[in-house]
Amino acid sequence: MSTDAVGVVAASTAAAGVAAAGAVAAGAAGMALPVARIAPRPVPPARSARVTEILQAALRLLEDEGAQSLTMRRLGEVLGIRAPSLYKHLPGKPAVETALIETALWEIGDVLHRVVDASGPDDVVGRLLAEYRRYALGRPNLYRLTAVDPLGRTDLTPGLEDWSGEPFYRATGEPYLAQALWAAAHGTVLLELAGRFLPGSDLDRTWAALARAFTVR
Amino acid sequence: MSTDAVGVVAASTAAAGVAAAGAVAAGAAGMALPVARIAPRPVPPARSARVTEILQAALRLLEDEGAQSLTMRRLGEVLGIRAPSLYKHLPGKPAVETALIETALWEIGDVLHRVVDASGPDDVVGRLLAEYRRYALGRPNLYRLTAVDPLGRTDLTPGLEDWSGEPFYRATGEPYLAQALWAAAHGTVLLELAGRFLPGSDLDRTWAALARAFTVR
DNA sequence: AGGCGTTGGCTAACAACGTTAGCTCCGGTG
DNA sequence: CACCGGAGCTAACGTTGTTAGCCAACGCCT
Repeated sequence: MSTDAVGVVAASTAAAGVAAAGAVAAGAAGMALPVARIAPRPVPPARSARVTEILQAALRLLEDEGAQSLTMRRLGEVLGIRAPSLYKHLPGKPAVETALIETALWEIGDVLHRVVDASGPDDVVGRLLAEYRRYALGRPNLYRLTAVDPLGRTDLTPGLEDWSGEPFYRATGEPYLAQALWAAAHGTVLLELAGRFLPGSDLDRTWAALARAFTVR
Repeated sequence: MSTDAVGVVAASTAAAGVAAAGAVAAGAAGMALPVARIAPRPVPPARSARVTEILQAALRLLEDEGAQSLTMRRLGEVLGIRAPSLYKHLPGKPAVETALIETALWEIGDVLHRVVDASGPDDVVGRLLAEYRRYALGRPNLYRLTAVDPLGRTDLTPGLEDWSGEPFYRATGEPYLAQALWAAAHGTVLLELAGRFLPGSDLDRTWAALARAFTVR
């Protein structure tokens, strides 16, 4: 995995195009897909160099050794310091997790917006799902982290989750269909990551069936 | 909540009708829905009276006080014994969780098979999803428990997960579409339980959009 | 009736976890 | 030169899952 993902996210600026708000009210019927970007990309919070280092280490630790290895002591260890010293930089473990979740949301948002930009009405849904799947499979433990708890919305960068989910709206042109598609992708990824589909299943076909269901016919 | 769910599950026998296996190979085109039951209902493992008591208490504890309250000490407390004594009956906490997950799978399977039995080709998908949602919302913490970890398949009653997922096949008539529908329902429930849809969303409409996507048109 | 093994409780304890309190050292600034 | 804040440290607390070892009660077999 790319170990400097946190740094990349913190550095990238990605001017998000803001589209005419009229597109929102247009409804689904006969609308051109994909819809243009609307929500502005939220600005990542400023972080000290040391904090960035810590989060990089945490991400690497999480992906390399699994969620149960992401402990404050182990995190300190890979950084060459003791666990209590981490509290000089971060308020606690939930803050580490929240920061990692934000990383995931930023990466997912960037990746999905980009693929929607590059797609036409016929293949948006399929390509969106493929990219969603590809991302989650590439960072399985990080993705799962985003799914565990009610996600302390409070200390999440405002607008981040909306912006990162917007590609689903852009792909469907209808907010509720967008939510359904997002949820479907989320569930399919989780089951695939957990290895819970019937053994021997050709998961490509499962994803294809999903794409077909959500493709306007 | 019904506190004796574990007992109910352990007691119920529910002779599952076994259908002609030919239906499996029939494919999706022009097939009558819903498909008949195929997989036999697995037989619940025999449990001592005390173990059943413990699992009932665990389920009640989980639903009443949340997952973070389901600790061995707290579980012992509500039973009037000390935590180590639990190990005279169960090998550890994972065993408690696995047993609860099995409870959920049995209940879900029963509920979904029943609703598919009572549905016609036009309304199967919608009613199946509605029932899935209703169950999960009624036992939120239990449902979440089934989603957390890779689900130690080893010590799960053989065939249980397949049988409990079969209603999705019965509703769609095609295995991969069934997997996609199951995954979509799973994801939507998880996001709803986690409160992660946009605030103010009318979730009924999200579920309706999902049902529409999976309804053969 | 008497020994005896199994069942099911107990306490004490361990390792690992997140976290807090309080000390120290070191580098920059007045 | 004084000092002050940043960033490390150790010690410790409370919780968690879990193990070891002890003991009382009950059923059973001779």
